[in-house]
Amino acid sequence: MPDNDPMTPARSLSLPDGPQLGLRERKKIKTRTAIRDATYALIKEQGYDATTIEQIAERAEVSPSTVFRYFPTKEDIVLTDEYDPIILAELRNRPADEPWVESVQYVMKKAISFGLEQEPEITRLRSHLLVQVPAVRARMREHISVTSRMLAEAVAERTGWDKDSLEVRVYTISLISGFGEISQYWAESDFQEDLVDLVDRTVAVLAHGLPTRKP
Amino acid sequence: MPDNDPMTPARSLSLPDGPQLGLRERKKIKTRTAIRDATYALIKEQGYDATTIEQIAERAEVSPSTVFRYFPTKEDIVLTDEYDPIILAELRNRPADEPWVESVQYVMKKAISFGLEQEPEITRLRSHLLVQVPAVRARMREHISVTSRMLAEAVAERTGWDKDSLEVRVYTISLISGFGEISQYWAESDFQEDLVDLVDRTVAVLAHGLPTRKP
DNA sequence: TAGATTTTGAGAGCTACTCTCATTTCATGG
DNA sequence: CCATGAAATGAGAGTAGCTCTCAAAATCTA
Repeated sequence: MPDNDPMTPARSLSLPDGPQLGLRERKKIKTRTAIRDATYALIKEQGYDATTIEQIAERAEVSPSTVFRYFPTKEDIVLTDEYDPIILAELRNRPADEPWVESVQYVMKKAISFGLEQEPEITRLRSHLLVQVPAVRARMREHISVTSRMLAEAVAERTGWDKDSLEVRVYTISLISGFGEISQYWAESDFQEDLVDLVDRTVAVLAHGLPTRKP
Repeated sequence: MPDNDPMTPARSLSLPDGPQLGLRERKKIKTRTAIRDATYALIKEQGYDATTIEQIAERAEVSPSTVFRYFPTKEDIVLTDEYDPIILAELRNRPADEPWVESVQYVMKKAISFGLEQEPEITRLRSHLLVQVPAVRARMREHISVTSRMLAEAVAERTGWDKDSLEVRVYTISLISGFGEISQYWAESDFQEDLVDLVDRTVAVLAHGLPTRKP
């Protein structure tokens, strides 16, 4: 396994990678990031479709079997990161009387800024793949749906609705789906616009609908 | 190719299957429905995953190549139907001053009732697969996204917004995604609830948000 | 250091999907 | 009604993602 790239950003800010991990655990983390780094590098060189699991395994210096042990699908290598639980925790920590849309707005902004600062290239590459590769898009939507169900639980807790009720489900999925467009829109406009701005504009629409006249 | 099942419902109501089609075209339609019917039958017998393209081809009495010529993916065999353009046409024919949500509401209700009357079993099977099979779900979401973009065009036409603007995209995707939950919810509640009712409840949430107190 | 447990590699196997090319089937104009 | 062109089909080889199994290697524990 190649040495960990010393230039990878400090993911330490709020991540529980304490130093008291056994050798086994540390190796697993290394393997994981080796696979991911190899994948990103190869995709940059040759594109997503041209990059095979075999190539990824070879560059990461593991066997193909191992790649599949760490990531269930090729798309997951690109999409999975370790921030999701953090993001969710942040969401739950928002004040109980804050409107949902604003809670999500706050957390989204924070997550986006964090991603942009820590791994700007990867953030862009991901958005780009989202637009280009249908399979990646599909996986991301599944992810959105899962997030929606988690949000539904949080909403249910506070409102007294059943988390499995149609109403809550419709509410959360429409919310989250709206946010999901941001990343795609951003990539399609060639990363020109300010991501945080886009969040605000999205929230405006989600909260109040389409303004009748374009400003 | 086996004879067309004489029990298949009359799809004639508003479909342009006029009798002046050449033999070639008629055969293509036959093949298409043969593949679809074979697929549905096999899935009922053995489930989605256990059903292979080879089996489908065999039962439909065509070659596997032909199956792929008619449907790009296995999921498409299950999801594609010929109603989509009709639905869209209906949507465009709605009065120009009707609110979007109501237009969609009307069309959704009509489409759902139609599907339920004409092909109740298939309608259920589809919803069921949507819940059970991730790949089918993924394909359906891609479909939702496409629908959202079409709706975006219609919205843009009437409002003066750019159809590619973030605002319009967020608005339409959140709308359509909300409706997308209906089918899943219906299947998960074992087809107990009235589909048309579900549409109304969905529209209520989409139009006015979650009521603060559950009624 | 010995033994239990976990992780890995090697390899076989399945299936969705693609591509190519020869053959068959339909359409059409004389 | 038949000859010519066009379209649809079948056969087959090939690719790649993904699963499963089993034995070897690495790590942990005592």
